Amino acid sequence: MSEGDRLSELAKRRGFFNQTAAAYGGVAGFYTYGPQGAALKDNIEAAWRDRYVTREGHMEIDAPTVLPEPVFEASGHVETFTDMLVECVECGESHRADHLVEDHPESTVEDAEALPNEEVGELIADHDIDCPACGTPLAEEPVEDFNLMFETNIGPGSSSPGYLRPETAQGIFVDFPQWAEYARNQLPFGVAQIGKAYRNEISPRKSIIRVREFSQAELEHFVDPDDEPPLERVEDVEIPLYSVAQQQGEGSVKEMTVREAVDEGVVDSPWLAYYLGISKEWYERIGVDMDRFRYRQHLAGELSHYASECWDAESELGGDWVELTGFATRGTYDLDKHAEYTGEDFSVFQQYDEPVTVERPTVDPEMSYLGPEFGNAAADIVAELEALAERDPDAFDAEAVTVELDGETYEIPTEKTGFAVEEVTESGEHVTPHIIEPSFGVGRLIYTALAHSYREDEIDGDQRTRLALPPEVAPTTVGVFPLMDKDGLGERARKLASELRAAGLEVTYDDSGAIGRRYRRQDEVGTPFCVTVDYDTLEAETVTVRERDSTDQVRVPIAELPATLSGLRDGDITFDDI
RNA sequence: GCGCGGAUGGUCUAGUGGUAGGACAUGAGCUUCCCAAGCUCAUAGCCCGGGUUCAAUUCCCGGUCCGCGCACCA
Repeated sequence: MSEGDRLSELAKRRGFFNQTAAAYGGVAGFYTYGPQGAALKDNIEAAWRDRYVTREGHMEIDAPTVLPEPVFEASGHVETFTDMLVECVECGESHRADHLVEDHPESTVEDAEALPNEEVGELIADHDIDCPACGTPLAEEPVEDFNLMFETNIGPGSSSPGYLRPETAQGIFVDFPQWAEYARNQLPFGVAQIGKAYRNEISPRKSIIRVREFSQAELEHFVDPDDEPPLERVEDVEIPLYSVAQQQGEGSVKEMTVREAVDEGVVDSPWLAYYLGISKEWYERIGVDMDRFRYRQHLAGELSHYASECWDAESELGGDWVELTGFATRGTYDLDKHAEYTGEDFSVFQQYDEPVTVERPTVDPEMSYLGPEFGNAAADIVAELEALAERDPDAFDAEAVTVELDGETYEIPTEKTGFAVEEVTESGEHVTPHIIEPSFGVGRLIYTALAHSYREDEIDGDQRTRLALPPEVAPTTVGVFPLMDKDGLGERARKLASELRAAGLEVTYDDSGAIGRRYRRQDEVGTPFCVTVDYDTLEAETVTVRERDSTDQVRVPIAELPATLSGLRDGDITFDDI
């Protein structure tokens, strides 16, 4: 069995995740997290929130999953988040129109997706391309877009179309003016969101790695282009970089510190470097194996339309590299687009440290002259004069100013333009923030944490399966067992379990079968610690605490147990400290 | 979406034109003083639809889902 098969089997059997609605035949690309999986997901999201929101001082919001169509017209998703399809009338098969054209032997087109649909349709006709399935000519068939967004209607009727968001980010961008106001217009600030996103994938694959509904944890960090990240906090962190140069050259990953990566220009944006640094430590914290991890830079052709630089955090799963996180510089693209489509202000007024006085050339044309002289053209001439004053104030040194409009040349006496150079005091400027975006796929983090912590080893000659999950993210922190369910041990153990729950610990109680079987059960779901109530407990109020990975045991007084276990979970102490 | 392969209790599987057997797991009980022991009993299964047939879990067709390769992955 492959790694993926073993993991899927364990996931289903132990309640991490399973295919949704299997009783109805299942539906591709949808998975349900069971009790263990939901708990693991909660813990990973909490660790993310702790690192990327709380400790960075960012804010977290929660936007709707449905947004009206105009939002995605602005973001470009309606237009570009599509595949080109052509449908055969004869057999009903749909084909990728751009690929039919590219694959045709006589075709010289290499990137048909970049062409308009009509043009691709013409190419299909020109080359007499037939349906690959049944051979019917496709020349007459229209080339249509298949949009990967799920479409819906807001309210009754179809007058108000909407889409399920394909990324949580747009929910942050559309209300940017609100967040800027909340941040008292002080850049930089970050807005984070953990939530569901939806993509109607043509072909969902590989368990929960590619699904149609998934959780994202996204941070949109809005920065002034002049802002610098606090690089010193992570400058010594070693990060495995697989740059474009390395991908096209030796093909090997290069370890370097965050500082080196910036100084040597391997990572262009210091902000991205900063997030690569803190994220490497975070991945380790939730159980990603650093020997199966790398940061890979996007090649030029991979970059999305809005990004100038992008690095993916990738984990190795069953021999494949899978994207966990995209770290992208989105520039001002999204805010510009939403500003353009709404007419609202998506910028921030940045006050200078000190007001600056600048000389600004202005014009104040004498309309009583221009009007009669130039008639209909007068208004356009004024606009041109204003532009000229800003562009080339020296032009006003002469006796007359010449402007060209629609091929006509007009000469205006300089004295009629009201040209002057004014001293203006500016206290700041409007800045459209640049966006630094780390975008995490939660399901892939969960899958990686499981795959990378999966172990098969031997205890006293017996094989066991365990998940070496970090205690912080393990679904259950402690299993509580009576050594046997008699002589009052069960009662004492049940009481202890509820005491530990009251102390805020995630506890499982189990009294079935032999003690070893119960340990193995907890090993298999990654429970890091098990507490056993035995006969000595009744005498001395102590229990044994058993550690998952080493199977070592120590005796601990019950009175100290809540603090000890909390400390172990939170990483304040290690098992050896007890 | 294309091609290839697959689908039998919760899991892993055997097998069959006459409705299915095992292992593990699970539950009850016995046993058991710290790592999947043993014994007894119990629960539980042929993906869906159509066709062929007296009879289909089995053969054929279609679908759904899963895996792999291709494509896709803003």
